[in-house]
Amino acid sequence: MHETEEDRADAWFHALSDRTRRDILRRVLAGESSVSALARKYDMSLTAVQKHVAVLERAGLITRRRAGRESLARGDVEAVRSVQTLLTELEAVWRGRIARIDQLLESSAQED
Amino acid sequence: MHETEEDRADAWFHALSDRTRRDILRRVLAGESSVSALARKYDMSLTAVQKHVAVLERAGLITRRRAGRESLARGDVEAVRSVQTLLTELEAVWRGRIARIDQLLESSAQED
DNA sequence: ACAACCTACAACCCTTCGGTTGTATGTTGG
DNA sequence: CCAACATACAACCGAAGGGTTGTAGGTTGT
Repeated sequence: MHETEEDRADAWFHALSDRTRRDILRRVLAGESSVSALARKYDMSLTAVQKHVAVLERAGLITRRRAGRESLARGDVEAVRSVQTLLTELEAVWRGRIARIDQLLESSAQED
Repeated sequence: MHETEEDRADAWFHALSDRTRRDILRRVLAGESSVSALARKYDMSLTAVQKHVAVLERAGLITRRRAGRESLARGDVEAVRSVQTLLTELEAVWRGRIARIDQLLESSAQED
């Protein structure tokens, strides 16, 4: 079902709920960067940054490619747009003009 | 500072990172609803739903008004738009056309 | 008046999160 | 070759999350 879609949304918003991760995302949207280069910019261990990058990657907000000994991360702007789209759908619910409103609202409950 | 702005973003994304809360938000965007009416739609205790509503309220995504014995929640579409705006700024970083890019990227670190 | 209803909140439980240190492995440049 | 560097990952820790039950107080309708 679209159970998966909710999972994706969980991952997206959770990934974005940490300011360090948002900052990392900004940086790798502006330009590819290695994990250790990123780590140098924050007052925390390399491992901590590694974990943040992993969370962003699992959420699909960034991608990584191997380049020799370093792992280069790049922001995925399409994923960011998907999150925006999700919010736009919320807005559409408000405006009362979404066709899928039943599915959206019936997703995890019954009317009364 | 805009430390506060990061705090707001933390609260927004954290509030949105739970599917029950997103569902509640959809419902109260579609129309005002009491907490107990919401609670009837989910397979969890009233207290759990109360907490979810409280999280959404603290994040500024919904507002509440008292009507006799019930507390009516309503979604704040302006707040949803603010979250979208934040994502649009991320997109703008990617496109390299945001003027405030320095502030955005210098927010919690130094260049190297 | 009073039973049914709605909300509020404390206390507790288990899991997840964000961080740490420590160890291991692969890569590079001189 | 080998030292410096980049990544990976396990193990641990305290704090925060999401859920529960239990108790209590305001509202409402008959």
